[in-house]
Amino acid sequence: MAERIQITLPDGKQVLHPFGAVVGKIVADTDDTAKFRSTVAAKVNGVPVDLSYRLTADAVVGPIDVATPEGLSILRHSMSHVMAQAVQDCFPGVQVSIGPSIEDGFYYDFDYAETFTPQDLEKIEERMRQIAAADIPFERREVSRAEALALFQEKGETYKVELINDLPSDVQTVSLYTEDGYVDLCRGPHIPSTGMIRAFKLLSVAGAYWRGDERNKMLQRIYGTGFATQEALDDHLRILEEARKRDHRRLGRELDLFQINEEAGAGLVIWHPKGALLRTIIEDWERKEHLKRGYDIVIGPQILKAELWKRSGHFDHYRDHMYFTEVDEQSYGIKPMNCLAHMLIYKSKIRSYRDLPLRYFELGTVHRHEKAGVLHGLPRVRQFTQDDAHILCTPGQLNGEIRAIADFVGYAMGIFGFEYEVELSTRPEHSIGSDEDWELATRALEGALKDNGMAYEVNEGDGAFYGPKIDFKLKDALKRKWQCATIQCDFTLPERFELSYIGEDGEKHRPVMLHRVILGSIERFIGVLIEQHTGAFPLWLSPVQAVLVTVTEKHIPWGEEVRKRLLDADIRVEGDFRNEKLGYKIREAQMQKTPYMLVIGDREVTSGQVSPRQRDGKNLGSIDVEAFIALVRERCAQYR
RNA sequence: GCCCACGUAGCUCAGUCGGUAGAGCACAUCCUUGGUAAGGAUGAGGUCACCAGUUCGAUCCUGGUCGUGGGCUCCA
Repeated sequence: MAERIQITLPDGKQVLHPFGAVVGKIVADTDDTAKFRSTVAAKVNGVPVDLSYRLTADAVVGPIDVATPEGLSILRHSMSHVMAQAVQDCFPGVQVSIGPSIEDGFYYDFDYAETFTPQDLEKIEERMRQIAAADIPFERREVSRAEALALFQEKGETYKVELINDLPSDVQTVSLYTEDGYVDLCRGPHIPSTGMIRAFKLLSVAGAYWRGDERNKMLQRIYGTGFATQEALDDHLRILEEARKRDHRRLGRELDLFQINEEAGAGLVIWHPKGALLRTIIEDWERKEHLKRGYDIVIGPQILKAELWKRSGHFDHYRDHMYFTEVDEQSYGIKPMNCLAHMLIYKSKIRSYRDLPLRYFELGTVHRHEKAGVLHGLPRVRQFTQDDAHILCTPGQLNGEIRAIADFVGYAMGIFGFEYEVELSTRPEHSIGSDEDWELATRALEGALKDNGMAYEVNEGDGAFYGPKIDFKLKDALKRKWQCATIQCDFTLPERFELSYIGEDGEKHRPVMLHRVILGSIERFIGVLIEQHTGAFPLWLSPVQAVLVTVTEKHIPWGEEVRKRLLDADIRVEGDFRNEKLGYKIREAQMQKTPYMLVIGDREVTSGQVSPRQRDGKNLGSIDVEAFIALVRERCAQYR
């Protein structure tokens, strides 16, 4: 065995160290002390290890700093361990299960007869602070599988026992981490000692199924967040507060856009005048853009005979999400999707290859029986309207159609100001159709993405029951992802409904069907849009584009005249001619996030002009009414 | 559907250790005619989510229902 080993440092420098040298010491030697204090772990040949790791061979070695995403994740993981220790200290008899770091912090799932209260969280936090102050080292130990099993069996930790038993059979040893007598099964690495834990906060307690399976027992999950510094933690908590302020449910009420009423029913949106107007503006935009791209606008019925849903496969695969009703002793299904009527339109006459592709677009209102617990504001409701289309084409046209849809999505996201990510979802467990068709459909989607040069990730088993799909997840201002657009490739429904076209060869052929939405659910999209803009919609989308504010009642006649001229120019304007002070009216318009407030007083009446004030506080001075109309038109034409 | 918490005026929230409730904003009326984020006075508003039970008496305690919030599972 070699006496000395050769270590390659991040800067490429090579140094010799004794066999068994501690990696933390090597990293510390190469760095200045101040920087080393923020080193949470090290990398050896690219693999993260504890700073206490001993090197037994030549290796490339570098530090992992807490300022990196990887380092922060290690710190948070260690925080979750300390939380588990604190919980067991405070509540004897608690069983631990798993506790990883997540995007914004960490959690740990516990099994305990009592339920944790917010007061308990404070108690646990306090104990965590004590553990952190004691600066207890995290000690790693590798033991045999049998030894670990015995240890956790003795401790009564049945979840850990299950985890060890479920390890692949070729795993012979497992690693344990001990801090101050608390032992946890963990792959690691961890921070060197609890003293590095300075800034954290426990946020909430929630239920979570063991191993994420709803057939399993529900555990209690405690969520926390943590950062390297108090400043970073404070920043994060501020962002959470910001998110609450721009919550679309709050803004929806404040801006008088919509309500979801208990008496009417859960998950059912009631659009108020301003919300309905916003929605109408979006829908008008949709119709225009679809007609431009060769789509036909169609409209199907809300209910269709149950027999038809049986034929399509919805009855077998989607029944739990459907509502049914009876008419003249005949069972009808309320549509959860729009495709059936579109197929009937296709089938209404004999189609030639010359007719294809046919693109049927419908702002289709659908009903889905979502479980009570999943409903959430506008994004998750029971009745919603999709900007839905079904494209029937030849297999040869598939690629071009998919690429055109992907371009459409990109255009739309640009107009509305969103970034997005692309995912390809493949065949799920419960599905219909042949293997060959699934293969063909998946390849068609993937090929189009590649031809468009779009980056995407693959989501195995996440497709619809009738076909694979491309999902576009848009990212809002708070970096949260929402599924909106989707393209689904379907060979099965055309088969089940015996759709056909006459080809060049005079023979019958089967068309392919694409299901696709651009914004997805209009309800969800508006919810995300509200939060994206904090309710301050771009001018072209604002339900009220301008408010006329008169200084005194003697200015009302000119106000009425201006209102008439703006309405004639298709500008959405309201007159605030109330007997209130100007400042008061400005404030109200400001809180309603109205893009323009047009002040009308003696000066404007005399000059026959208006004085626009933008919602950012800027005054544009006195300008002619025609000049204001031109300004609004120009901005709207640019979707600003 | 599951776990936990919550449900008081249009909104944000107090409050009642069980004796049917209050503030601010909003709303109405009056005064004020005021130039870019709140002028003043007065007033009206609540079966304390709903249904049972316990109690002399329930908004408060217990149970159920509905709904909301945070999660899990699911999903446009």
